[in-house]
Amino acid sequence: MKDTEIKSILYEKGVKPSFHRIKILKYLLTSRNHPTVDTIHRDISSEIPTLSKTTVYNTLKLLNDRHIVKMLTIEEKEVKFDAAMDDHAHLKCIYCSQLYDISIINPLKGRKKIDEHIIIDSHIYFMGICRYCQMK
Amino acid sequence: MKDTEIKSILYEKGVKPSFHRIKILKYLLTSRNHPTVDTIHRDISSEIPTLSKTTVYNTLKLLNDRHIVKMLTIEEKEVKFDAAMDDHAHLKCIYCSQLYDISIINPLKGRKKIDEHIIIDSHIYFMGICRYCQMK
DNA sequence: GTATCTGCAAAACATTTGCAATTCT
DNA sequence: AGAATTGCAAATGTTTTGCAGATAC
Repeated sequence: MKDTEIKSILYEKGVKPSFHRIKILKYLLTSRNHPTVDTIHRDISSEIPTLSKTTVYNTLKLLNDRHIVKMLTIEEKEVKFDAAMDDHAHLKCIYCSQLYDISIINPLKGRKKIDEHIIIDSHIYFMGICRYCQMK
Repeated sequence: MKDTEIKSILYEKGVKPSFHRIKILKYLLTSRNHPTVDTIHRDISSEIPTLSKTTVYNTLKLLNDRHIVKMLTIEEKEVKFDAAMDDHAHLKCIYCSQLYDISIINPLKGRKKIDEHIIIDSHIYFMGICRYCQMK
């Protein structure tokens, strides 16, 4: 994935594409494994040793506000992140605690109102035993 | 709601019904408004001034493990709790941050497996604008 | 009398904040 | 220069932990 692609995504959403922002978004778009702030920081640090955690926090907050990434707060206190590209559900394994993407079509997609509340977004998550832990 | 009822719920799930546990579960069953640990502690403290937060944490962890209550970690760091009585979704209002129960039938209920993962539980939540904030 | 339950204080940990330093145009 | 971005260090707030004391059976 080229930096120019990342830049245009950021421009499109009105975010100035600074060096750090490009790196962080690129990381999220390429390694799609629901990293935590800490993971993101640690992994990018090897490339940019001066990167501070504050910047990671700032950037993720910004990207989340502009709907470029999604915050996932599923059954744990540490927030995880996901590039907000397509709509999908998540499954958390009760044994290994891994988070998996589940590509089911959200059956509630498109609903605009429920009980007089306006629906903006919806999220489905599952708890279960992942395919790998079943074999252990 | 009588204490004897609460007791039998706890016995049924193999939890010894101590005085504090009964009070905490009773609180969750009667005031169904997704309280935080802090709220639970504050509210019950008026009745039991000696109640410590540690006990509230311990009890909620125990009740959650035995599937008597549910932990809700929806878009915020402070965990909220819900008596695990019936199946329902939740909506978080982006303006007032309130959490509302949404009584839709979970269309994914009953699915046992997805992508080879065993499904134990599923949860749906919405983000939106609640009926009250729309009028402001 | 031994298990379990409870409570206090400290520790751990993620996140936020204030402000100074840096960078970019 | 001026505005935005970044980084450090301290503060905040929730949750966990270790251990001692209390309680229950």
